Amino acid sequence: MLTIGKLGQKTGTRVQTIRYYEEIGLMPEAERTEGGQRRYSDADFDRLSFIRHARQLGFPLEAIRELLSLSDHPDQSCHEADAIARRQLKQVEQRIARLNALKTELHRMIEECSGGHAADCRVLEVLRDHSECLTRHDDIGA
Amino acid sequence: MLTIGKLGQKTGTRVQTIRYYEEIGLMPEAERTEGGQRRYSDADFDRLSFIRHARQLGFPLEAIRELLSLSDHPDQSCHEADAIARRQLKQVEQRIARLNALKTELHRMIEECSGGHAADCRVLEVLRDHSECLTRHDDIGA
DNA sequence: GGTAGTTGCTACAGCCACTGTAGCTTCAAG
DNA sequence: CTTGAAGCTACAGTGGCTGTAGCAACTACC
Repeated sequence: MLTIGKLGQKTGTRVQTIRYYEEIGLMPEAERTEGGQRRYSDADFDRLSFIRHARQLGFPLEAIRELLSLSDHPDQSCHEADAIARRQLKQVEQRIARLNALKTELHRMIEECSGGHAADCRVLEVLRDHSECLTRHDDIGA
Repeated sequence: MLTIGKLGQKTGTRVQTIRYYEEIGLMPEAERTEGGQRRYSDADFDRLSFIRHARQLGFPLEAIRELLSLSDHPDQSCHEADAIARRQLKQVEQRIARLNALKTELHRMIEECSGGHAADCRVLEVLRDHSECLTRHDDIGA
């Protein structure tokens, strides 16, 4: 049985984050000592590891909730898990594309900056006048 | 003089967002009609355009605050604006690198998924066992 | 057995950059 | 003069945590 601190160390999770996962029902309510402190089993460790790994891959908590429920029911179809992962991949690819466009624009801005006074600063000028941009980058880059 | 709605339309900004920018001091307090409604000048339009453009390039609001103040003082050095833009570029590049690693991992996970039952699902299995990953992706992908 | 220091507990505020809602007032067109 | 759109304030909610305050419990050492 692990304390919340040990569990946090073993999984690379902050103590508050573990409590937060319990609060939102992603982790089950932990067993408690007589004094009221949480104690964690190996199954809890596995579940938290799963969650953290999915987070590292960028899955939002709601997707992780679904993945966990799929993982809890091994007889169900794999199809759903696959779909969730594909959705995640798509989002990652979209973000990469957006960021690449931003990168190009920022690069151009900086390249052209002569380092003189703010009045002639290319960086500021480009920001002032959108028409100087090559790409549209309509939506906000995240 | 523009209403807040017209200004929003012209700059692609929601009305609430404009009010929010005023609240946090990014936009100046707008002039008001007798009835208390905000009215905006061309200078306000320029300033909001600048802000939105910088947001589209991913600059955080605090960086934009700095850029605006540099833009307001054309005699100051361009160096600061340049540094802010370089910082932003670096962050974008880092995010791209991270996302590329995630993309690889997700792709591999999905490729290997046979489409059978959840018990043998590669997606779930990889999430369960971090050691199956090629990359480390220690920090959470954003 | 005592005590000091670490870890744990709850409850709540704060982060970023908005977005949405409720309940009202003002404005512009017909 | 009415109607409906657009404006107003104030506040709650989003995601995924993080930080703080003020306690209680556990553990290591003497």
